[in-house]
Amino acid sequence: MDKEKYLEVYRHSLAHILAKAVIELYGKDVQYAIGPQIADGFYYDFKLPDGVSVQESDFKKIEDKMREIIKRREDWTVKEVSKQEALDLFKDQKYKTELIKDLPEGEKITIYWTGDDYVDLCRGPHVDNSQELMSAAFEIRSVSGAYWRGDEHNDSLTRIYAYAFPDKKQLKEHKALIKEAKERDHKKIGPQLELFMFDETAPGMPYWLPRGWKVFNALLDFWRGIHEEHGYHEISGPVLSKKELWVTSGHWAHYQDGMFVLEGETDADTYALKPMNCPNAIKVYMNKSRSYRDLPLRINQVDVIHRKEKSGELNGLFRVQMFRQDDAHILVTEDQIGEEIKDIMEIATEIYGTFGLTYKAELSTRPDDYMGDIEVWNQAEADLKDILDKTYGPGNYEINEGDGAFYGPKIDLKMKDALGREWQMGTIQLDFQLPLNFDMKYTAADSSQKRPVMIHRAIFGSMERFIGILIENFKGSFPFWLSPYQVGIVPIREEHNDYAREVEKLLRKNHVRVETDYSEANMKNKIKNFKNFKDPYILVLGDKEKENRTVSINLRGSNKQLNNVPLDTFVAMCNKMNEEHSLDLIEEVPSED
RNA sequence: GCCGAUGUGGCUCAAUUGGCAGAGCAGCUGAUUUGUAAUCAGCAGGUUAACGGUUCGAGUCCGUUCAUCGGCUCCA
Repeated sequence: MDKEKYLEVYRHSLAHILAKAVIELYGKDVQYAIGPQIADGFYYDFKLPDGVSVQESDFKKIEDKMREIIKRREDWTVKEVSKQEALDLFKDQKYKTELIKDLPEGEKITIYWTGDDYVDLCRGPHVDNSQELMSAAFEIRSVSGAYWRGDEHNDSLTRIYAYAFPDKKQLKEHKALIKEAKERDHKKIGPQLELFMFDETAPGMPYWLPRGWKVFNALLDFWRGIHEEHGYHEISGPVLSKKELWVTSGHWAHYQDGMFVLEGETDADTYALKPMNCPNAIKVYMNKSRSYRDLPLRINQVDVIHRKEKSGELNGLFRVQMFRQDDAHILVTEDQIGEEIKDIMEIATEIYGTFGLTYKAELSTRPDDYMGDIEVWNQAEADLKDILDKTYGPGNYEINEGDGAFYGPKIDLKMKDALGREWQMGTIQLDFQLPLNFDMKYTAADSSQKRPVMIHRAIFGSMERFIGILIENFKGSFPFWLSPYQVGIVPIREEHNDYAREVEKLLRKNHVRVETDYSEANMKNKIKNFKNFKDPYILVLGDKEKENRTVSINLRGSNKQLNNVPLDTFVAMCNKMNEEHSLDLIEEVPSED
């Protein structure tokens, strides 16, 4: 048996042991649902008897019970049964019964007995005897609520998660990895580096601190430069609009729960904070009569938007209630869709490439309740597939059939955080509905009135979430061009402050973000301070440097120094990295040629 | 919203079975003027998230609310 398969059998079998343990601990009334394996172990969902809950303090009890069961060295026996036999056998098990009922007639049903008192519905395979699990390295990790079949309208179950590995060493290594990943957590590093903060009076609404705001703006400058080249026109619109607008757009009917509403006496003075920018772009489009010659019209904006989230859903910068999307709305004719998506994908490739981030593309296609012309849908989906094939190669992206919005198909771009959790970043959505809702038009070449198609797209997704991903990806050590301060200057003694001022001024003139410690603190403390903030370059300036008009550079991430680098050479190094948006820090003085 | 956990100076953490809220770092003041990650001394900083309850006595026990974290659902 290959290693992968072995791990699967092993984790799956342990899930059965967990279920058996929970039943023995909490009684025969326990309803057991499903217990699949996951990346680092397994979980099992239970409906516990009324009044029973599993808490952290119960974990050891459950683990001990599992070990006790394993030690019984019981045989596992597999049996094939008919649908009716299965239903009889699991007649007291609500969820198993439901699962069995959903199986197609005639499909063979396998059940596994562990000892003679626990049976589970399962495709297998499993171990032959519990003895094989003796070297088991497992540990209950956490407990959480989960909905039966992932639907919040269904029963709420108790899900018990466990880590499971073939031996203790691997479990230990995995836990070390998790610990390492937590060190990258942007929620920890961000406040430490004074990038952002949260306050209880504005849950899920980040305050950007001076250092973080510099990162934010550096990112935005980069983004603006690229979009300028691709023919985008940036706008900004109202954050607050009357209910009337949201009724027209359809948000009032479909997205009201996600909006912060300012209830007034009448509809006319009821306002809502915008959860999306689309209506702004539409209003700008409709500000004057448009012709086919205006299309594609590319409107981008990074206004603040607000979305009300259910409590328990907020998560650092990854899930907030106030954020800015690097949003764009592009109005095109139907036959411009393909070309335009291609251009957007080029932008995405360029932007993500700059950060060396890996991401995954997913295509979501027409749902059953689609609106619009099926011909247009088919063509649009064909266009999207074609572009994805060309960009990533056929099969190198996922297709979620029927998962598109009712108003159009979409491409989502996803990335992973330090803990391996996937987050949606970029999105490209075709929209046949909003142009209709707002009765948008353009004059075609034959002077007939036609309706444009709208493309919603974001590359970073939200600036907030993207910066969160960047913090974790770089562990707070941003590339030079993104660093809050790029250079920290340390004058050795007060008499060197004048030269430091001179160097600072020169760097600033070259658009290098620089901070200088003119305090009376000693040099070592000044260096430590800048090191803690992960400034890429720390310049130490004393007699020698002043005399030779040079700088001595202390590099980030090491104690390596570049001594007596001529000022001009240093400025050139900084300019190069800023211009090229370099990922790596220059750590050698460039040779003169 | 659901399940579980957490909340003590700006930060990191102490406080025995309920018994005087403490330390280091950061801050301020003074001394020191230093060549690559912590000089020395002093001072100040608290309604222990908020509210309520039990108790002679609550950071500690109970309840409610808020916020945050790990999941579920939803999502950029």
